[in-house]
Amino acid sequence: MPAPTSLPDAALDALAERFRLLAEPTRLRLICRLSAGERCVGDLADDIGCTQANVSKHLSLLADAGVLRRRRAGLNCYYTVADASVFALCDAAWDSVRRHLDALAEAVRVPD
Amino acid sequence: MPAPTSLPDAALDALAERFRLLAEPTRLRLICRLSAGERCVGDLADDIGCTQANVSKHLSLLADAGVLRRRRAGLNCYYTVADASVFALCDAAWDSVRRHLDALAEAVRVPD
DNA sequence: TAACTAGTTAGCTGAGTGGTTATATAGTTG
DNA sequence: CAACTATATAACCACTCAGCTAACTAGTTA
Repeated sequence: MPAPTSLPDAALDALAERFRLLAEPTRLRLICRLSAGERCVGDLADDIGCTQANVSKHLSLLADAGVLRRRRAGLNCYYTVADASVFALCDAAWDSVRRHLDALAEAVRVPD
Repeated sequence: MPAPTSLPDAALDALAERFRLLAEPTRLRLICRLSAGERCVGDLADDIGCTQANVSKHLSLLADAGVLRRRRAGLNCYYTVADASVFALCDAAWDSVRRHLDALAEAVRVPD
């Protein structure tokens, strides 16, 4: 049986916090954009159609959590994915979503 | 580059919703308890020290999302993990947490 | 039938947070 | 120096939601 079984409450809190970090469409969108390489805040804001302040806040959150890395260069601030394993995590979650959708479809399927 | 890069916005919303489902300590605690086998609502409530109403709500959420399966037996209602891949997802997230903690420790480490 | 029990659901409240605008902080350029 | 630009931060609003209590539903047992 995998790890979750034996995790103490404090660990579960940390785990939940990790999931919560990724439980925001805007943050996922940012991570997606950054999968192609580093980008600065303003470009990302234009890209996803949010205010610069909002994007800055999300990027800071992700950086503080160790998912992104920040690099200053003059006036600009470039962000990059620091922990590429976040992609694997997203893939796994996406598989879970698809499995659920498949199960729903199967339940509705007309037997021939 | 993994899937997230190419996911459309609607998919990212679904992905975020999936993460949000797991972004609650109480729900994670329930999943942990259920990793040992099926349990009924009242037992789980006693176990984690929440009201039965609250536990019932969380269990329903998880069941609707396809993570748990519900089985009625008389007055009792037993829940089981329906999609065991949730454990792999938790493991992956837990690794991510540990990587971050290691990085923090490394940043503070005194070079000898 | 009535009394009891397990679960669900409804309604409420307070805490947390995503998004906004406005302001502050750096860094650049004239 | 002043003017300008890119980020970050502060203050605020609106919304979501975990948890509670109370009421309701359904199954059991007498």
